[in-house]
Amino acid sequence: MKDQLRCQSCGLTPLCLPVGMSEAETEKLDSIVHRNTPFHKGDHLFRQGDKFKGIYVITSGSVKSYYINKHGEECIVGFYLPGELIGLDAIHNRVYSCSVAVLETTSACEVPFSQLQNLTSEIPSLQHQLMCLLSKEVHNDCEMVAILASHSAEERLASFLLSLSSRYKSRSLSALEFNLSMSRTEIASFLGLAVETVSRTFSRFQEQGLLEVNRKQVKLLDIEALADLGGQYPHELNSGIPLNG
Amino acid sequence: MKDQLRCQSCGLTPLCLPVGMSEAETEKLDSIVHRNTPFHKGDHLFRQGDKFKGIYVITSGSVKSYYINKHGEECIVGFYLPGELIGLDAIHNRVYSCSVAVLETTSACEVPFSQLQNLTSEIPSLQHQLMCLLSKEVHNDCEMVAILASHSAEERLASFLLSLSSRYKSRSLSALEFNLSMSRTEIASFLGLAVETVSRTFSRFQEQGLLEVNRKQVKLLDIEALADLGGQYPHELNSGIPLNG
DNA sequence: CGCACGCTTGAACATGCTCAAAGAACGTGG
DNA sequence: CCACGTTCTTTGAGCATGTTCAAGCGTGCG
Repeated sequence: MKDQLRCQSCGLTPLCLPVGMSEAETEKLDSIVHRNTPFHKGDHLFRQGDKFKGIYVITSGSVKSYYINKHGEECIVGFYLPGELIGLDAIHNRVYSCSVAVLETTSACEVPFSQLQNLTSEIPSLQHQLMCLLSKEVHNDCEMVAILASHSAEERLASFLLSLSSRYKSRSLSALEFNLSMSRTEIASFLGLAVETVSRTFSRFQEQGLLEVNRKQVKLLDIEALADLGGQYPHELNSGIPLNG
Repeated sequence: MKDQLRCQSCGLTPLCLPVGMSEAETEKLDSIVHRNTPFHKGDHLFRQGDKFKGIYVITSGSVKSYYINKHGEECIVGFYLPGELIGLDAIHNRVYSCSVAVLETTSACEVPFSQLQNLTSEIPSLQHQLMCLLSKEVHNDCEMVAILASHSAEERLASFLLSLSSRYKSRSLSALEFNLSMSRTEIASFLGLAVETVSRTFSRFQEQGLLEVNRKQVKLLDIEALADLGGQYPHELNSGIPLNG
């Protein structure tokens, strides 16, 4: 295992499980983590119905979580960026309820749950942090519910972009300029809109000078105006508006 | 404290925190629980922005969780029935992000979080169950996201009714006939629809013989057909389709 | 009894969807 | 390295679903 691939030297530590843990404790956690070779676009971390093995943490790249509805359509439930935990919803019934596929070349840590659970009894701050991350996930999901219940396409897309923005920001990346790793179709599925509506809304935002968009490349020009359209849910003051972390 | 108001004799135990705990452990948990006098319609358990004190469990009645958007409108994020935990999203940042108001006369247990956290280090099954309940909440919220992203009003209302149905069922109440404690306006806000659309959709369902509805009283006649309209998200096999538990 | 509120229903309008087509980027294979 | 086909994105036009505005009705409460 290479040096940069250890919890102790990982830049995502402040967002991840080791928060509040001593070096020795972090070492213990590190020893149970599996680090697979990078996944490529289209690869799956796991599939809907698979037996729950553990939690995944994205370290680079991004993934989508989706299920197939009875019409055979792919319904996207969330996107995950580096530092975000995947599979938390499978703890209680020991089965992954969604499939998770990779959107671009992506690395992830796999944390076997039974071993993680053993560690939590030894390491109180690990237990605490795991609970905090679960709680945060609940918070983010509630926010997403609020976004989707707000009707207009503009509101939804604006909230989506602001969410990405703040999530990039909390990872020390640019909050104003970033690449969308997901297609228009995937954004549409996630936001409950038609592809054409997403595309048109992007164009309208650009005409209004709210942003510049060129395929995957997005540059937010007027965060204020976007925030006026979207994000009304009471989110945390400092960590922005993650929406499905 | 009256006898029926103890965890040891509470009928909701199989859904609540004491799952898997010994009698002695349950007793410990019971000793930290506050049981307030019943709340009445319009009362608040807490308000958006209040400092996080603890988790609430509804024991009878029902409540809504909502926030006020910048247009001054009430946006409903969830409804909670007996046995469901409230405030889980506030663990990580120690502030309630929504207000919770009572829809009808309601009793609730208040579990102070700092004391609960102390107990979790002593009682492994409490820690495990708390994590399971958090995980379940994440699962339910993801399901709600899926419901709201699915476009049509019929799908949303059908999913909503099926959710209530399965939640009543898991509480040993009738899955087919129940009272809506929330108004049409509140259902509309939750589902991201206009009141009129909710009302019309109820009427259409009734015309189609899917259900009988008379103000708050609902009787589901054709669960199959309703399920064909709604609930496509991969939910647990046995516990039905809770949507915001 | 009367008023207010919540629910229902109707009609016109608007937003977003569907269908259709064309242009731009990407990957493959020659 | 270029040609080609495929896929993704954008844009347009007509249509459908749901919203808005308005009015009427039933229920419950003072």
